[in-house]
Order: sequence, then C-alpha cells, then structure tokens
Amino acid sequence: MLVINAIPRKMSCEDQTVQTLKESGHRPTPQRLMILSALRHAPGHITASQVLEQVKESYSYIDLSTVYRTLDMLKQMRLVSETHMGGDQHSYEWIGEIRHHHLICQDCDRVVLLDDVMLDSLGANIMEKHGFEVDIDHLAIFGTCRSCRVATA
Amino acid sequence: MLVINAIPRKMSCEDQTVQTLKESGHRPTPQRLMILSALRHAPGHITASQVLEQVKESYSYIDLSTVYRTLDMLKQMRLVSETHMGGDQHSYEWIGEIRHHHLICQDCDRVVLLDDVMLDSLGANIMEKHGFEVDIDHLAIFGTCRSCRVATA
DNA sequence: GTTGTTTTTGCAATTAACTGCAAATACTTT
DNA sequence: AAAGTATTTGCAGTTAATTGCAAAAACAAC
Repeated sequence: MLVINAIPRKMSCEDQTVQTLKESGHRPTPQRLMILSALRHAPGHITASQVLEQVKESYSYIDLSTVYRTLDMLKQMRLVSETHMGGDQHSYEWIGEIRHHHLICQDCDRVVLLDDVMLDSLGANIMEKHGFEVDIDHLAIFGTCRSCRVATA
Repeated sequence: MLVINAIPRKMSCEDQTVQTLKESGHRPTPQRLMILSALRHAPGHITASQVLEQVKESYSYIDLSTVYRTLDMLKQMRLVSETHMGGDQHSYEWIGEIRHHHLICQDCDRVVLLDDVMLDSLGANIMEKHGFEVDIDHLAIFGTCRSCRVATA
C-alpha cells in the first residue's frame, strides 16, 4: 500500500518526461517521478543516496534498490549520465540541452566542464579507422588543471 | 608466518619491476611479486579474483585485499590499467610498450583496441582550450562495432 | 645478527551496487 | 468498474570493492 506524505514539489514540469517514459514502455510511477524530480532539480552531480534522501522527504518508504533501478532505466534512455569520479560513490546527472563531459583535476579535485563538441573529431577518427560508432555518454577525464600545473611548475 | 608452497614460476623477468618498486619507496614483497607475475603473464585483461586464483597456486594464504591494494599501487605507478567494462567485475591489464584503449561493442561485447595516438589531438585541444593536462590512463569507449552496425542497418 | 622503525599483510567488518522474489501497483480489455 | 495481465516495488540477501587494525614481515642502524 502506497502512502505519500506530500505531493512531490514540482511534478508539473516533468510532463514531457512522463510522455517519454510512456513512449518507451515504462510506467510513470510516483517513485520514478520523485526520483526524476530530485535529479532535475539538483544543481549538478548527485549520488544515489542523495537521491534517496531527497525522495524520502516526500515518501519515506522509498528503497535504494528502486533508486538504482530507476537510474539504470534513465541511463539506458540517455536521460541521465553516470560518472565514476574519484570518490567512493558514483555520480548521476540530468542530461540537459548541452551534453558535456568532465575534466577532473587529480590535485585539487576541481571539475571543469568539457563540451561534447570536443569529442566529435575523435568519434570521426574512430569511425574512419575502425568503422566503430562511438556512443560516449559521459566521460570523466582525469589530469591536472591549469592552476595546479602552474603551482607545481 | 609466510609459507610458500612453490617458487613463483617466472620471478626472474620481473627484476626491472622490482627496481621500479624500490625506487618509488615500495617493498617488493613475495605477494606483490606473485601478483605482478600473474598480471604480466596474463594474455590480456584479468580480474582481481582471477589474479587471486593464479597467486593461490603458489601461495594459498594470499588475501583478496592484498590483491586490491597491490592493484591500487600499480595503478598509481601507471604499471597497470583498470577498466570498467560492461560486466560485474573490473578488469586490470599490464601496460606494455604500446598504450592502448578499448572500443567495446554494446551489441556483441567484442573489444577493439584503440591506439593511444588517436587521443593525442583530443589532449592537445583540451590543453589549448582549458589549459588542462589530460592524463588518460585507459579509456573504455562504448558504441557499436562495424559488423553489428551492418547487421542492424 | 640484534634492535628499532616503517611498511605490509591477513583477517574481519563495512560499503556501494546490484539481484531474486513475492506482494503491490499500474495498465488493458471487456 | 471488474477481471486479467504485465510491470514495478520493497525487502532481504549477495557480490565486488574497500577499510581498520593487530600481527608479521621488510628494511635500516648499529
């Protein structure tokens, strides 16, 4: 039996996503909508347990496995991206208009956004040489950022 | 107390690695040398538990945590690469002369090798635009290989 | 070699991610 | 709306990866 303590704050702006869910044969359950809401209104990266905490404010019976299963579904639909950054937990992020990737500095842990366009020529080269169509969702590239390079130089 | 059932098969050719270990302030313990041997003599990718099994043939008291800790050390030293391929376990691989990356087909799971040179221009572009020095160890790029593309076309 | 210091190991415990399954929910057809 | 079907959920349990810690091993100084 489903008991919702409060209506999710901003379900209204998810209408187009509900449509997308239905069209791909998935059911827009309250749990999924709440998880979607948490992802869409997060400032940037968010972990699975952070999603769980957010959703628990509306519906405290939500289970982590539901969060992970929904994240898997959204990944497959290319609506969210998963990134293994340095830490202990994976990060998830709503994919907005502009696809982007991350440059992660191993010295200061700062994250620089990298436009998807930067990877176009790599994709073209791979297609030319190997006939392989790359499908890069969300890349985490490690290295050293400008300020840390200057600092250690 | 350390009891070795048999001398690791080919410790001899690891001499240069022992030197590298010492120079970076790490101790060339029997466990580490056996793990190194397993990695160097593996045909390609190998999982942590496969390393464990290999080493157990010589020294059955080896623990998985030692394997993981050694793999971490070798990763940091850039002697092995870690890749999250599709499956449930991570893959580790000795980095030989030619650095390479992997194109993984999501349809047939086949793996195509990608030369490190292919990523040079990407690295140069990122340096130019962001002043960020990329340090790409071992990339797993997902997509669709030539034969699967033809098959679904 | 013996002693003192530092690193490393194996064990036990923990964490994040994932899976099987019965009960519950959402959808479909009438 | 009632019945039947398919999907989804929450729970419990599992697996891979990781960590804390005391005992053991490696190294360094004498």
